[in-house]
This record gives sequence, C-alpha cells and structure tokens, in this order.
Amino acid sequence: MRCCEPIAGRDPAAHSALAARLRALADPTRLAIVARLAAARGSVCACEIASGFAQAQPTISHHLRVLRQAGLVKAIRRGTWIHYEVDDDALDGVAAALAAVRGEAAAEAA
Amino acid sequence: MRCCEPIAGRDPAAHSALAARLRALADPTRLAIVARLAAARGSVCACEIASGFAQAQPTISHHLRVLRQAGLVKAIRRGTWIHYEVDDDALDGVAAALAAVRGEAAAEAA
DNA sequence: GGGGAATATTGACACACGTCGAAATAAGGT
DNA sequence: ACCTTATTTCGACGTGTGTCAATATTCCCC
Repeated sequence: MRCCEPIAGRDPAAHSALAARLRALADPTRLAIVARLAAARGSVCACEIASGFAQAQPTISHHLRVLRQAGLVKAIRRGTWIHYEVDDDALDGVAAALAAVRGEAAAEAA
Repeated sequence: MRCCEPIAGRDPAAHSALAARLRALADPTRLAIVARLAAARGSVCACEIASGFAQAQPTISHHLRVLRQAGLVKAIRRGTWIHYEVDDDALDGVAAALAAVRGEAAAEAA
C-alpha cells in the first residue's frame, strides 16, 4: 500500500544559493541593519550603523561583511568614512526567489 | 564633521520574529522540502519526503520539526502515515515581511 | 610624514546547528 | 496480543556562528 505518489526532484543548486542569502538575512541584527539602510534611502556611514546598535563595533563590522558577501549591501568609500547601502535588486531577488519556491507548482503545471 | 544624519530605531521585535522564520528557511534541505511540499499541491507523507533526500530519515524528521515549529508547514496524521503540507499564509507572510523591511522607508515617508 | 580617527581583521570563547545511529513511541494488520 | 511499519525523540559529534577585546589597516589633516 502506497501512501502517495513520488515527486520529481527540483533544482538543488537554486535552493543552496537562496539558502545562503536567507542565512545572511536570518539574524535580527543584520535584518535591522538592512532595514535601517533601506529606510535611509541612500548611503549610511558605518559609524552611524555601529552607534545605533548595542553590539560592539567589530561585531557590526562583521555583520556588514556577511551582508556584503551575500551581495545584499554595497560599501562605498567616501574619504575616511565608508558608506553602506542596500542592493535593492538583490533584496528583490530574494523575495522573488522565495515566491518562486512557493510557486514552483504553478510553473510546473504550465 | 558629521558623516550623516542619525536614523531613528525601528521595530526590533518584528526583526527577531522575521529572523526566526528566515532561519527556518535558511537551509538547503528545508528549502527543498518546502519546495517539494509546495509543488505537491496538497499533503505529502513523511516517508515520501524522507526517501527523496540523501540525509537519514531522522534528519529529515528534525528538519520537518523545525519547519513545523516555525509555522511554515502543517502535519496531518492519516492513519500510520503523517502527511505534511505548506502553510501558504505563513510563507506569504515571510515574503510580505521581507518586502516590508525593504519598503519601510516608503511607509515612513507617507 | 606623523598623529588621530574610522573601519577591518584576528584570535578566542560559548553556544547553536546539522547530522547520524540507536532507541522509543504510535498505529495497523494478522 | 504480537509483530511490523512509520515516525519521533535522544545522545553524541563535528562544525558553524555571534560576540567581544585587542590589534592592524586605511585614510585624512596638519
């Protein structure tokens, strides 16, 4: 007696790539950083980001690097200060990929 | 000399809640499980999920529990078998919350 | 080019996470 | 009642992650 029909495999590489970007966002501090950068509508210097959180400056710097390596934020050197801003396309890409996972059935049905 | 204007704090609780759900999704295996469940357009028994992955069956059970505790999937007991299905509303909620983080600036500007 | 400020890197620590094998629980069939 | 099957829970191990203090790097200004 079978419980249900087998399901064909999907795209494992896409899942790993999306998981990597989700992992970068799956931290309250990093999420707050992204929200602040998005709310700023432009670049924000690292000093301002660091001073807005309880964590130590190296910790914020670490989070910024994680976000940068995930391609979610961009760093712009402006003299002594380094300004950060969100990569809108990357953030939209995450949301779109998430919607794609949820809607893979519809894509297959077509 | 100031590098930029200070930014008012946002909602830290919302960030923690969203981060928790993102953490549940930020794993290739769990993402693939969600994709399979979404593609199935209905409930899939745990045996079918487990047999579709390289990981051991208890490992898949663990991932299913993480997804269940995050409210992303629902379990339905059907005799000997336990069927799982995605909680579409929860998944949409994650995407919406992500869009909200990205669009917090717009909400503030209004 | 030397001093000072902003930011990044390093090293270390505790803790969480993914993974597995083994054992326990739950449900059905004979 | 027993045995079989499906699923979860438990215990353990290695690895990854968030955090900090200390140090290094980079840049401006004098």
